[in-house]
Amino acid sequence: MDVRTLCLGALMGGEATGYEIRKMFDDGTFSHFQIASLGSIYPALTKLTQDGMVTFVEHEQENKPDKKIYQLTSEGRRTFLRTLLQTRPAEDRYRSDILFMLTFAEEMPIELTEALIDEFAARHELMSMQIDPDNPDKPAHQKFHGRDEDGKPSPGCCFVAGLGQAMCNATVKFIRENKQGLLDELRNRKANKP
Amino acid sequence: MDVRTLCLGALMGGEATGYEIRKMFDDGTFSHFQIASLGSIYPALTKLTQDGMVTFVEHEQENKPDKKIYQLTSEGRRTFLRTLLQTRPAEDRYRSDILFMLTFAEEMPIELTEALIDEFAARHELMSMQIDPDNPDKPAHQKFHGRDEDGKPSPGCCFVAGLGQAMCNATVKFIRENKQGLLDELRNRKANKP
DNA sequence: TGTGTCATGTAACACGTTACATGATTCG
DNA sequence: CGAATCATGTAACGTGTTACATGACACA
Repeated sequence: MDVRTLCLGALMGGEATGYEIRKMFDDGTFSHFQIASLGSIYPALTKLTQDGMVTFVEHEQENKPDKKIYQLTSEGRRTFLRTLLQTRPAEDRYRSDILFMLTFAEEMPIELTEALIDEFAARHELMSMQIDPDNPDKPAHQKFHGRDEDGKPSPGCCFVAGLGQAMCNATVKFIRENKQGLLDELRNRKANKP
Repeated sequence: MDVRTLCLGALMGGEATGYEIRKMFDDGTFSHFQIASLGSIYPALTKLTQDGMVTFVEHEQENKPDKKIYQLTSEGRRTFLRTLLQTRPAEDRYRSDILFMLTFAEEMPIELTEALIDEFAARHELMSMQIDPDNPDKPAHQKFHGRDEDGKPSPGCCFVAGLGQAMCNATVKFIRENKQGLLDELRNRKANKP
């Protein structure tokens, strides 16, 4: 799924600026399973405008660049929905430097191993909180997506969010239960065969 | 982490051909948290050879291209270890078309939603089995990595594998518990507001 | 005073993907 | 008989990343 499609999807939840779309992928609704950077979003929106998939209204602001608020056209909406029906989803891809590095824990100082594990856990704890679509102390910008007239998040969103939280929580739990064991074993090995 | 570093890491577990390295990322030890395709591995190995990080021995084979068995040089080993100590790990990145699509479940036929969920679950079940470093009915090529003299997988590998399994299992469990609820709610909504 | 947020945009660059080329063997 | 496995390699191509450019305001 290229950035253009992702932008269309982001706009399915209502109008937004490029900057706000990035936040949905950075902080918000899509943050745990898709990535898109500003450097790819802006060109994508330009292209989508040219193709008639989105339109924008410029809002003047003092001392800031004009805000461009983008919105799906009916053509854009149709195109996105068609894509949804026709696309064979690509394989999931997960890349984690930390896990790769931890594979070589035996070759590292134990303090580094521990730091990496803690960082991994911290990231997942944070993520788990960010994901909750009804988290009350979350900034408004994270609440854009997939809500019906009453402001309730859509069932699809809830399901995906719940799944994301389950994954994060399982990760954190595993670490809580297994970190010490790993560190102990590493210390043992170092003691026996240095 | 670029492909060159990943290849060095792969060779930390012993000698291997390019083809076998790909399998470690496809099927094997690294498959659940890193990706590398043949089209990037071969050029990386060439470059690493030029830089003195690896060497290879050519084994003739009948009716097949000669097999090049690569091995770390001591320089390559040192370089990899240094990278390990000095690299600030990049953020994890997970991309899932399926989860993105499921976000829009309300806009899809229910059969498609269900099919996507089932596929997601199936992929994670498969992954969970592939991950187990001691799975007996796993082809030998998946057993390359991170083993000590006795053939036992290294503690780092075990930890990372366990973590991967925990994530997969949590995913599968969540789906088992929540899929039907989602489908029911979607059906309800369709019945009420078509 | 420096960092972060809001806000857009461009462009060089690195990187990996995909497809192509080759070819025997094995498995269903 | 077609598909998959083993086995390497090249090259065009598309894609996204990174860094740069600009600038005000708020917060610590």
